[in-house]
Amino acid sequence: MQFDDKVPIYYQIKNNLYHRIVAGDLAPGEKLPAVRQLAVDLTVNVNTVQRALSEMVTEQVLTSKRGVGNFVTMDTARITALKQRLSHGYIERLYTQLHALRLSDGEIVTAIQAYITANKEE
Amino acid sequence: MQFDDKVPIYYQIKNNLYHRIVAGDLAPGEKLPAVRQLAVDLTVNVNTVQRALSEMVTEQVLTSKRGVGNFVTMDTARITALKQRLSHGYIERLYTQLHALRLSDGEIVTAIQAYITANKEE
DNA sequence: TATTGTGTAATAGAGAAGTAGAACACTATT
DNA sequence: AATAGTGTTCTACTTCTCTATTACACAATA
Repeated sequence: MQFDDKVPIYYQIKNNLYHRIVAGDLAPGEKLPAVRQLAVDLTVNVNTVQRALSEMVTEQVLTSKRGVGNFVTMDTARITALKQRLSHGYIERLYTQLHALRLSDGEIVTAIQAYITANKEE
Repeated sequence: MQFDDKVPIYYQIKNNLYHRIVAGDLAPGEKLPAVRQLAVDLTVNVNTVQRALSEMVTEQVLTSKRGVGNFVTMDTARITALKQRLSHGYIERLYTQLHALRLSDGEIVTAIQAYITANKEE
């Protein structure tokens, strides 16, 4: 995983885990790799991983059992809500940004369709 | 202007200026407010403004005349290219993010159209 | 030429993020 | 009971961002 040095690493780790949970790559109830293992995988310090995880525990996206491991929540409704929140947020940001560049609603849709079309041919 | 504490302020100032230039709010050749004035307007330190501006000078989006002021480039092709670069980057990021959430190409377009439709009615 | 407005640069300090390393608390297993 | 694997916490250090302050360089103008 590569990081954007403009954004805190722990924050990017959180988002990466969000994505893997929403995508089902990490299933409800599934145990995460140990914090030390995650740190190695991400070539990051344990504390940085811990910060990301502990925030997600507070948000109840993860649960933590001391001496055992960290687990994805079993509450699928919460995961669905997370997906909703993330996708809506991403779209809203894009819309705001393109609007600031003075693209009309129609131009925005067209630009995205053009991007997708161009991508398919690769 | 409000700042996101997850991203460096100088970086956000750059993006804000990019947007204002691309949108034509700041015309080619137009003089920017004095750095000290910008600092006051943004409630930020002069050095922070200076860092944003000097990077944009390096990128040749702005030109600087010591003792006179900072000016938007007269090179309209460069501004057009900037708009292209920004909008493409924004779209690419959204696409990547929604794809990571396992939305198909069709669902992506639909979701954006839905967002725009919902927005119009407000 | 003196003053004012402008960009530019340099220093010192505060705070946040990240790293490194160690220690502690708990669980499961042998 | 001992050991290994796990989460959790703490301290010290570095780097980056931002602030505050001061000083310098250049241009326009009274």
